[in-house]
Amino acid sequence: MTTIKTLTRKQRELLQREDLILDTARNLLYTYGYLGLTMDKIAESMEYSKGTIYQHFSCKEEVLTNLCIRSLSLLQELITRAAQFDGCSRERITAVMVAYSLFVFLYPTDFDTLQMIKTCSIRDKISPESQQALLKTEIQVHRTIVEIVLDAMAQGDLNLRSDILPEEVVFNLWATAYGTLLILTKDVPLIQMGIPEPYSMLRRMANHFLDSLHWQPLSGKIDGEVLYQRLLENLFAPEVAQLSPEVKQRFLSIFG
Amino acid sequence: MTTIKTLTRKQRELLQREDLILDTARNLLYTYGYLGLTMDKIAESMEYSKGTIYQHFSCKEEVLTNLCIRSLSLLQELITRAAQFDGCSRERITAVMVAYSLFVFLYPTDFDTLQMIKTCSIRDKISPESQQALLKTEIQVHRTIVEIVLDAMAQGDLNLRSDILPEEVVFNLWATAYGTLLILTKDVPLIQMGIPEPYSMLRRMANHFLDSLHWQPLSGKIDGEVLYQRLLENLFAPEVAQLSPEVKQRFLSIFG
DNA sequence: ACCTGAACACCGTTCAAGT
DNA sequence: ACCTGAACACCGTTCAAGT
Repeated sequence: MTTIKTLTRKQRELLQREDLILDTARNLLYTYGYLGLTMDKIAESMEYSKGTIYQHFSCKEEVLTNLCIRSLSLLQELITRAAQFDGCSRERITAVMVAYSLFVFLYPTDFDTLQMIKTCSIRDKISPESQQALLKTEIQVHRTIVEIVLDAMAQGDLNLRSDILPEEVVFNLWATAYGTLLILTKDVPLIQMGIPEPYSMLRRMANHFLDSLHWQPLSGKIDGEVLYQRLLENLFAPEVAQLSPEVKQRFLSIFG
Repeated sequence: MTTIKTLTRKQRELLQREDLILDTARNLLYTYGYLGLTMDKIAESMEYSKGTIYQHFSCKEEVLTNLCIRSLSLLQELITRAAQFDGCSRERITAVMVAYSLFVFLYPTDFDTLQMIKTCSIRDKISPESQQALLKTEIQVHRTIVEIVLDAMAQGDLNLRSDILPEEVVFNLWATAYGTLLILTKDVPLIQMGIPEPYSMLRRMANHFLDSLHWQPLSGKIDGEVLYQRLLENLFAPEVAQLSPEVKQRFLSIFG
């Protein structure tokens, strides 16, 4: 915690400028999209020369990757908060799903960029260190959620069949949420395809899966309205407040 | 079916060259990746000038999009074949999951490109017509699978709770398969994360979900080995034969 | 009427020159 | 020691000239 004091002023300035580069890139990405993001624009916008950016990051993709690393640590923070929610295990795992959805709705551009840099051809321009850093956070998030499953088992809320591992339960939730949120954010005409309430699907799919594992209390036994209210108006209130009105409405309809 | 005869020689040549452009782009994409694909390379490789490519496609992203449209119609073909599999409804829906996985393993580059062009910033360089064409195939595939669910209900293999629509069952399978295959193809260190057999997850997650709906016969009542053998060695034999040995091994371990 | 490839604008990356 | 921005190579796109 006190490592910050052992850094020289110079080192602190460097870290600060690194953050400035990433902030600037993020804003430009939000405004102009991936194809509109250029090193020139970053340099001009942050009032440094292009050369200076290359002292921090070896290439454009490295900037994008470090942007994602920073975003994932925000996700990690949200997930950790969810895991520490004051409630039973089933409520805590629900809080995690809310946290993940919130992340995607708060930072849609970052979620998009994440897909981008995971694409095979872009990956091999990225240093092994950055790739490692990216994975490290993903693994941490996964562990945090596995802990909830283990707690549920220890508390007798969940009796897993011997052929299903706790890690596999988390993988299932992860893949489901990931796939669903990708489809939802790529505006596929789901209503036209016969899905009347696309945004409710994630909640319903997760509940269906957790119920099928007999994770107590079952969704029918929980007052969802009260739970979501506690999560959205207390635990994640600051983040929900950051959502623009229209995004907020879509987000809330996931847990309506 | 005879529309081909109503086209002039010129028109046929144009369509043929369009295919040549897409084939060339596909090969280059496979070899050099997205960042290594250039209009110059396409032109040189197909022995035409760059200008000629622009007579067919207005920009590079339009080439990529039409590449994906063509790939999706291959997917559509595989899914249709799966839907027509000579077996009970539960076997047919399983065949669909196999078909989708097979598509991803057969054409990993196309699957990757598909993610790429769905990214927000790239999307608005693409003409509404191309976007429409892309969606049309996706909707068709969805409908084909919904038909299987309806058949299952008509045949009494599946009694859906009134709060779940057939389309939602398909959406669930879709999101699960999509999320899982994305994670699997982005080589996340799943074994290190406590998932001992990553490739078996898709099959197990799908079976768990279908069993939870009581879709008869339950996975325990089906001889999986016989079914997968019929699917992989008969129905999809030509495609499985196209897989390289190492890819084939990974693919087979999904349904091991 | 169709195709070509030179020309243009732009962008990622480097590095000699400046402070 | 650090920063700058001109210079370079490359790529998407256009269009005047050629057949």
